[in-house]
Amino acid sequence: MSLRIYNTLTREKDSFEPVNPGHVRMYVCGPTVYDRAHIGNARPVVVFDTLYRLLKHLFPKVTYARNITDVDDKINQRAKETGKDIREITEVTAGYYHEDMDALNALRPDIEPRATEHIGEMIALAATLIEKGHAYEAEGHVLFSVKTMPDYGVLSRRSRDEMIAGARVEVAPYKRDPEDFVLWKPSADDQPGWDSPWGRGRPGWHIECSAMSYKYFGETFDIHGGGQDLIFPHHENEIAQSTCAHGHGTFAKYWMHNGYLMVEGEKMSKSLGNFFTVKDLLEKAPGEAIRLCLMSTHYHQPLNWTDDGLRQAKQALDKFYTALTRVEDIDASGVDAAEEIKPIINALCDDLNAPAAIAVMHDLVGRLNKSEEPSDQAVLKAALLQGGNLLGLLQHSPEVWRKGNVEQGQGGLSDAEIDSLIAARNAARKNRDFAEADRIRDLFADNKIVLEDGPSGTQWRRA
RNA sequence: GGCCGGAUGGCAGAGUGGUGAUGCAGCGGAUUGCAAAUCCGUGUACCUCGGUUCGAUUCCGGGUCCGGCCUCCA
Repeated sequence: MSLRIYNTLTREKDSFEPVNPGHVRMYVCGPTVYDRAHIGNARPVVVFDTLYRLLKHLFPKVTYARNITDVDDKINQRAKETGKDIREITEVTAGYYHEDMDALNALRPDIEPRATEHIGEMIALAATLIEKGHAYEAEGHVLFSVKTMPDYGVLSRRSRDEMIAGARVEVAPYKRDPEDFVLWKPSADDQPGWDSPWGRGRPGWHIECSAMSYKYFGETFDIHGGGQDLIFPHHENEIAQSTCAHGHGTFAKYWMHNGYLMVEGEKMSKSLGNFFTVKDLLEKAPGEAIRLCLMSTHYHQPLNWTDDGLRQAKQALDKFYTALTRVEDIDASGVDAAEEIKPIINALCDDLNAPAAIAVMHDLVGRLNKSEEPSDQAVLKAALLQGGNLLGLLQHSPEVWRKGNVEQGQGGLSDAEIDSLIAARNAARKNRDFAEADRIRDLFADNKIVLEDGPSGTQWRRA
């Protein structure tokens, strides 16, 4: 089975042929660490984590790089507002980011370069661009000269004329042409800055990804990803910087962009009161449910975030884990389930069609629930777990999931109290004292605990 | 104004030139002391108008509506 991915560069589903089949390299734009990640930030993380998992399944070696932008005017502003040290803000926020993304079962990238640790590389890149006539210095700024690059606009499919005509921001006086963008800018004394051939200053935003991807991946690599909002100007400018600096027509071979996230049908914004951080949502649902919800819509489509969608994702996972509980004694380790997970891999290979892959998971669960033969159960259980690993789902033990110990904490009745109440209820049932049995069950319901009576005894889970 | 996406059953959401995924909700049944969980059965969906075709939700064109981007904003 071969991987096909929608390439923003060609606007077509291209078959994926790595630059070096022995080593696939993927770079994804990471967070600017000035505040907690919101649910819109989480979407690309989950999308590219799923791709990373698939690539690791398909290729012998995969390196995934995702930067941390820790020099940025938003950070400076946050420092000014709070009186906190910039370094403290970026460190704490990066830590939150890791916590939140870990909760979504996102694997950490292999490389997580920080902008502030690559200032030298950025200065070198800007200097090369000046040397090659693609950039110029003006009043302490270094600007990229867009007109020196005939191909500018290949990714976003914009012409220079359009960009100039559409420009609605006042053009800075030091720019030769209105479409030129900043590679380096001067810093005031109270702003973070580094010494450079153009005086003390700091890098523009776009140059960091060009400099860091070059350092770790060289001139050409396989996949560059991010949100659709990054296509222009960020990724367009990365292409300009990198290809002009290296005199090489190909920078990233495949560009992948995930669609936007809406909340209850509207754009997410603080003023509309529909702005959620991942942390907020983790109070309401386990991270895995948030992840499944994000994966339920194809990555290329706009995603409408709703409470009902999150509820449904949680419910689907409850069903999966309940099915696994029933076959807890079946040993699925080392069982060959290749045939059963093939449809999942095929779905993911078709431009990461996660919704179709999830449908296969539902089919597996249905068949597992019906199966009687231990050998069938072992294969189906193995398929479910292996499919879960590919999708970043079913990463908890069924016991832990069902008993509500995933991120939510417990509260209410302790496990020991629950066990003794269940024993009391079963004694009452045996004596056909159903009023007492139902009273105990109502008590459980009040504590958001659901009982499931089966032939082999009573199971419980937290709703 | 320019450019780019999208429009599928009550809801969410894949996919396809002709035997109409999947999930949730609903309805009927099995099971259960009653439930829960699970299983079985059940739904004449593809914005509109033209065109191509033996046949279009799927391809092409017009329209309507929705969303996004347009230089430092995920």
